[in-house]
Amino acid sequence: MTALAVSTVIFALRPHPTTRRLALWLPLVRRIRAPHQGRWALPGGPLDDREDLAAAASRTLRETTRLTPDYLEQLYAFGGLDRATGDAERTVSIVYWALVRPEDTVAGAVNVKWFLADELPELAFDHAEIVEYALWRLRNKVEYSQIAASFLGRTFTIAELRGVHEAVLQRPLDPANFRRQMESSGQLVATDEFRTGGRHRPARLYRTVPRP
Amino acid sequence: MTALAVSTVIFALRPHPTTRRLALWLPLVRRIRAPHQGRWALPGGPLDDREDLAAAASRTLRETTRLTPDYLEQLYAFGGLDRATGDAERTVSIVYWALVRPEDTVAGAVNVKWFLADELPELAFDHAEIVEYALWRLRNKVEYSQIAASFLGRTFTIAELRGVHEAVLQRPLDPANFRRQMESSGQLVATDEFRTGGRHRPARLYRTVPRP
DNA sequence: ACCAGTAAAGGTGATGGTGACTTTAACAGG
DNA sequence: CCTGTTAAAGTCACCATCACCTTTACTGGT
Repeated sequence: MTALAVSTVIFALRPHPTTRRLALWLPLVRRIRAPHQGRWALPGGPLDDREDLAAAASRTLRETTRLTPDYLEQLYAFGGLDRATGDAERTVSIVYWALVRPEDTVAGAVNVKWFLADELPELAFDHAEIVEYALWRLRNKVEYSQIAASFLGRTFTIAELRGVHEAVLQRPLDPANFRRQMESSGQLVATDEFRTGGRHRPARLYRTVPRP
Repeated sequence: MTALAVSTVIFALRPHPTTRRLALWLPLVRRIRAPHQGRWALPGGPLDDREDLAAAASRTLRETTRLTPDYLEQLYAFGGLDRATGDAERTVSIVYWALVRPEDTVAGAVNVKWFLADELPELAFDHAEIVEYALWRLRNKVEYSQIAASFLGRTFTIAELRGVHEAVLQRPLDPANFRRQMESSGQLVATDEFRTGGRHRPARLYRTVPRP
């Protein structure tokens, strides 16, 4: 028999503990039974008979982080024969990836811990490869879509959006060129509000265009 | 309970019966039992316990067309609640898409018929949407990758490759610009052979670069 | 033997986007 | 009121692309 499960790679953006710069974090769940007991694994679980695949991903996400995703997309279905769980039953995992916005530092469920995306512990099963693939997809997609705004609130400055891009891509971007690209993308709408308080000219707040 | 199946959208390029220009074809299987009995559906079947997901896709492809895929990639996992098969059991389908090169017009299995991709009959389940999505992926991917060569033989002229692109994208491409793009892509290697026989200058034969 | 037709192959100039860089605007703090 | 800082706008060189043109080299017919 073949078991079917849904897992989710959940990304959030929070400051790095030492450098204080924005970095990618993701929550993992400590396995409490064999196989791979004690190892960290992606949040997930079996598919309920009465729910959608995306709903199952959203549910396990909520159960582990108490958050609702600001972006959710199917990543890949993994079904290699090396995924046997102990008693010779192979598990096919349909993996989603999600972006969440941790407004307040919510307390997740027990056995859940957030890790820096580039400082992960040893993971159970083939989850390390899955996270690598999810990171690759995130870094690709951030360059040609507007998902970066999913890490931010309803309105944001272009510099804040650039900060998200820089954290995801791990390289500095030219502020002027980034602004031009965003403004010409047609995906941003200028509001008449400004972010004041800094020792500098106030920055205009933008929001993403409503879905078409 | 939730059943698990693997289906494949199989594309081939053959001349259009009336215009004689290259067009996309795909094979469908006539369903012999309820639900959707008599309707046409994507080739597929349950997942064997001893095989990979891609192996299952490759196997059903071979069983229905007697061909081996020149390109095979996972498309998406479909698991909507509307996919119940008759007796209330929902089926999660992991769908692959494939490109094949029908060298000789092979005879497929019974109840299999090839259709023009833009003249499909009414399909079973949600297979019409799946085919639409596969077509979208094919048309996208042909523009930034070298999969078009999977429709051709080991060597081919740039004009033949352009013919594939034009058939997939359904619009004419400038021969000179297409040539330059292909030559600068680094994905093609010139051979020292030429295709002669036409009433014109012989065309150099190329092949794709070996996998890195 | 030569010419006409055809498609391969290569070249040219305008255009638009991008990257590196500069300049001006507008605030907070001393 | 000056200074530091970042926002926002502008400038310029460069490169890829597109539409178009020219040359090359073959086949088939006269």
